[in-house]
Amino acid sequence: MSHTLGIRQAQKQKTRQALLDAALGLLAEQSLSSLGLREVTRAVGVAPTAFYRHFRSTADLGVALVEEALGSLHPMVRTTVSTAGDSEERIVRAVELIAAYVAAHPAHVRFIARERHGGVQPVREAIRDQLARFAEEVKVEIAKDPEAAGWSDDDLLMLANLYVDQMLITACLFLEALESPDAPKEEMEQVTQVVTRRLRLINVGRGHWLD
Amino acid sequence: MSHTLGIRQAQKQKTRQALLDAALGLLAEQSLSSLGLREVTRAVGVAPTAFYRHFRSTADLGVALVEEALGSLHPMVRTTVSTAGDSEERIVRAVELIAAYVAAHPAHVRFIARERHGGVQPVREAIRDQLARFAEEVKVEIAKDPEAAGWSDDDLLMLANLYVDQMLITACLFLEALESPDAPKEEMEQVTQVVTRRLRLINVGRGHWLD
DNA sequence: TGTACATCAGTGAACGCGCGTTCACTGATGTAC
DNA sequence: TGTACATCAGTGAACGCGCGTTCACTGATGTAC
Repeated sequence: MSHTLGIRQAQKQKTRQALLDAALGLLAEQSLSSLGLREVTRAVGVAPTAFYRHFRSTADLGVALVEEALGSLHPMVRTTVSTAGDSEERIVRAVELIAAYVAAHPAHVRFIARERHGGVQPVREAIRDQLARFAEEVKVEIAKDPEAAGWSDDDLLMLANLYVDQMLITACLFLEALESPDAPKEEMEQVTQVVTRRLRLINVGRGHWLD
Repeated sequence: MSHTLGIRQAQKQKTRQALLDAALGLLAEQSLSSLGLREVTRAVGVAPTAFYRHFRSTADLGVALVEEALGSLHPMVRTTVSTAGDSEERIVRAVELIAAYVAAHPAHVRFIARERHGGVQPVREAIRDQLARFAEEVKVEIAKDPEAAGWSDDDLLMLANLYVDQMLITACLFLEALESPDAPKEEMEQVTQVVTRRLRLINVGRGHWLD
């Protein structure tokens, strides 16, 4: 039988998660560097001092949010890139996956987009590290593809980074579409069209790279 | 003879510019949404209330900074994209131009990168509008190229947006390299290599798009 | 040119407010016997 | 199972501080005659 947490630890985790959730909500309309510790505890309904039982600072909480937003995405990215099928099928699947993730976790996506170049250094670094991991993983997967024969390691990493950047740009575009006041459905569809063609163009370049 | 500003107006402009410069400096280490009006006036050496003679709020100042950072760039972008020479020459010239701009105005570049998805809506919108203008201008220029024969308007805009996004990503990479603690020169060179190959790959795709 | 009045960029005091952090505390949960 | 002590997540009062905004002001610059 699996180990059950004590009542105390379980309650602590619950409060910690409540703080993370509340912070993510508040970050919809501001940056981490202006997020106040008291705002977060007020939103959760605990005393300001309780915050210190879980995080040293809001920057520390931000780093935890990076892990929450991107940590679980690695297996998904790996399988999507390495999945069978021709490149057109893979593009469609990747774009669908990104659209689904943005729809399911819009606040996490906004947080990453906002803080990637935001005003809090440890958070920027945490995001940079995660994205570098994605690029490395994508590189490993595309290296296995027969199309990658003759490619230098540098070129593989260059292409992997290009894919990762497109992934992020795509997520941002879907997020903007999702928040469109009038017709999010139509805008989502339009973004799907555009980013699919972008990836197609990149893949055409990939196919003729060694010509 | 050209119209000279009165002493009063000239002094006002000087103070306004000092506020913009001070704000840009302070924004090196924080986001606009946490920038205080008093911080800015303190840095300039004027009373906090003087701020209101120039801007309604820090968000208002942010919008002015967007114009300052991107407004003068439109002619440069147009000429770079439309300039004569084969695509390899144009890539090299574009990358050089971006590197030079980042070296000359690092604070402006960081500001745009940070606030593009930052916590202040009017500033996000101002940046989005400027980038849309760039994309439209790039589209017009690449449409003139003989290579663009047979391209749909949608595809031209898709490619233009891809270029604009790459321009921004490139600027961010140069900025990171510039701020590298150990060897900025070498890192700048490495970024040049990588982004040049990225653009080459995109151009290979562009060349075979209608195959 | 000189004078009298208008304009307005910048001042400085004052305000109420929410901030991050400290500290000693409480009382439920955990543990040792 | 029951008892006695230890742990520690969350409390609540208190602190000094910087914030944005208001207001009536000053004095150099601008303008009309």
